[in-house]
Amino acid sequence: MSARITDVKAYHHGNLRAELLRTAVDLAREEGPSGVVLREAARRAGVSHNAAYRHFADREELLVATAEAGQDELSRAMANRAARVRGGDPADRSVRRLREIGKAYVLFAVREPGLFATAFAATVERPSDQPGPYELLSTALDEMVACGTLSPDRREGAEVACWSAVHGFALLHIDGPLKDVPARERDRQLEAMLDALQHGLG
Amino acid sequence: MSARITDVKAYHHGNLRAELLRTAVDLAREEGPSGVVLREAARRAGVSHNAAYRHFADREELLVATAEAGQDELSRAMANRAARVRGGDPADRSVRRLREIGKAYVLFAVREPGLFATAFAATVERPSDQPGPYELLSTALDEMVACGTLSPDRREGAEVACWSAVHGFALLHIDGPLKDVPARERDRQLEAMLDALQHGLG
DNA sequence: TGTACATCAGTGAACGCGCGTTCACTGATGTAC
DNA sequence: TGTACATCAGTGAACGCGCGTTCACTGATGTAC
Repeated sequence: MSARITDVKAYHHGNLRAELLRTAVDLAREEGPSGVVLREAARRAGVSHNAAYRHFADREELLVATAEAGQDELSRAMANRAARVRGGDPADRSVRRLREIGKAYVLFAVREPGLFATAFAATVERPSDQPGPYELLSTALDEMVACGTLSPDRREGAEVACWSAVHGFALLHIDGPLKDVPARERDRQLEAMLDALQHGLG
Repeated sequence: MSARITDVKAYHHGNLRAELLRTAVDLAREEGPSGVVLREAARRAGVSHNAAYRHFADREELLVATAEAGQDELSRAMANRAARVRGGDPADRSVRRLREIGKAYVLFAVREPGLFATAFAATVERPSDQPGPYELLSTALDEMVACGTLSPDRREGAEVACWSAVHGFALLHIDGPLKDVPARERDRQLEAMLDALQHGLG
């Protein structure tokens, strides 16, 4: 059966699972995890709410799928930004790449707070085709060790330190006590933190 | 009117606001912010649910009060642990104090995840008598500058960097992808992160 | 010292809300013969 | 090529849940005289 998304009148939607997931992601963007409401997703897909049960066992399954989509989007943003780092000698590049990964993480969180929160709201084991945020970070750090910009004995704890820093930074600025810091100032703070981190690892 | 907490039969409770807040904090500990349910708090206080409206305008007000209580408890834990640092030369002490503050933060979050989350779930302007987490951190950093263990030009960004790191660390280990890391390993990771942070600031 | 009365602090019943979920059903589709 | 039938993908009505909140009320307390 071919997907006839435009054929609104069709009794059989043909693509309802994908459509529900899309509306659920929209809800996550707008309201965060608690906004991922099965009935509302169906409503927006133009379908009775029970139809959703043909494609998701329950609300939890929809939420997990949404979280997965959110993680994928985050990963893609990180990978894209890392890939854009070119030129300079390899050592320099490895450091810049790590920084870009961190910035992409924070930027995504700040731009899409709802989806970001949703991505971490459900436990997802990723059968995804692309590397997740953790793998991307890990790869970047390995690259740094290879280039001599990160000493091997600091390598082990580096993952958690980097991840914690950007994760906390993002959350403090989204939800938390730093949510009223203007974007410009926030960006400065981020650069300063990345400096400290880089210096701490180097 | 004196508070007769023991007089259960009394029609006038005498201390209901405090009692409701206490039960609300219990709920926060057990279930996090969404567990702070007005009806349940009243139920546990042994009182009809509308009685709560004599003391809190609505559910939100109860939640804010609960968040405040959570922040106070966190602050106290941090202050206590910092105060326990004695001996050694002042420079050394200032560094250890910062570390202890960070550890207290993470330890509290890990031991009381629900209350920790609740503390950050509502915006609270603190009329509290004691310094909040931010003030404690700030003081510790000032002390380091005074002792020469933190260079003044790194001082500005230090707050956000430290806070982000411990905050993110805590959340990744409570809710997040690192929630299954055993306590022992988690503590090692924390030490490593604090090392990196210290090195990055120094 | 007594008493009327305002005020404060509780009670119990009820409402509306939106949710997740289930039930019995119908319309559309694919396939074996 | 036609047709019976199993299967898949929707529909509409209903249930139960617990919540926050409001209403009209009652019991207890403090105070002015």
